[in-house]
Amino acid sequence: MHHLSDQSIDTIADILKLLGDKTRLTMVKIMSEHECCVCEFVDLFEMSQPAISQHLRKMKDKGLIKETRKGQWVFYSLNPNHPNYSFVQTVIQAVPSQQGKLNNLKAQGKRITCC
Amino acid sequence: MHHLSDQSIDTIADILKLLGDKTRLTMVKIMSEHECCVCEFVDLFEMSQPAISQHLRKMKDKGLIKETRKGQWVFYSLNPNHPNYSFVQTVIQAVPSQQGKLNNLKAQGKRITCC
DNA sequence: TGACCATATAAGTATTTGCTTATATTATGA
DNA sequence: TCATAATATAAGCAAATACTTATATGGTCA
Repeated sequence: MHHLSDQSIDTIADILKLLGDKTRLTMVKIMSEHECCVCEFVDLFEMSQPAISQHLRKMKDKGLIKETRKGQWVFYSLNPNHPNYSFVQTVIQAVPSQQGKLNNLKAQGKRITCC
Repeated sequence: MHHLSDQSIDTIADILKLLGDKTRLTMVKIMSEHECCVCEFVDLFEMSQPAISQHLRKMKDKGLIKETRKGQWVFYSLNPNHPNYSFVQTVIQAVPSQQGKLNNLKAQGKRITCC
């Protein structure tokens, strides 16, 4: 007797747990709109750099996001190869756009556009 | 300056946090398929009755589910009047059916069908 | 090479979470 | 009315979580 469906409800619960944190949910929404680097997140949230790194690591460990080095920065974005990528997208469609936050950053000249 | 979108991302994060627990996610999926009473959940999960009650209370407190007394039992079901009801439905569509668990209960004669 | 960024990791801590057992509440039915 | 069954609440606890500060790592560039 195997438990395919149990495995998959576990996976979904894991994803929802990751997204069930306001900081991570916002980060994921932002990443769904734009690639983003760690220091931008640090500027966006009133939170220390290690706290941001730890959130990103949790999501990367579960394969939800991927990283790309560009010069001295590490950019994070949604991982389109995640087995539940389309589910993740469905969920974050319900989240209001966070474009405004990025625009604020840009207005402050803090948006990183290295490439 | 107001933060309408912040309020709504909070709400969504709250819902996802509730659903990000395997027990609750399974319960919600079951409730989306059938009304269910507390003692059935107790039989379905290897967990004490208070633990089940506490999960249900959390979800009821957030308006995700509603209760109906029927005789000596309290039945719980999804609350279609929740402002994010359709979002919740979208999410749990991705969860595999838990009908099998209910069928097992029925086979054991433990399914409550009072009315 | 060496100083300086950006990022990651380590270690510690307060809070939250998800259970447990014990007890209260409430409805039913002999 | 009283015993019983179903459910809720209270209190306590171990584990998980989300942060903090301190420190390590690793790339860039003068």
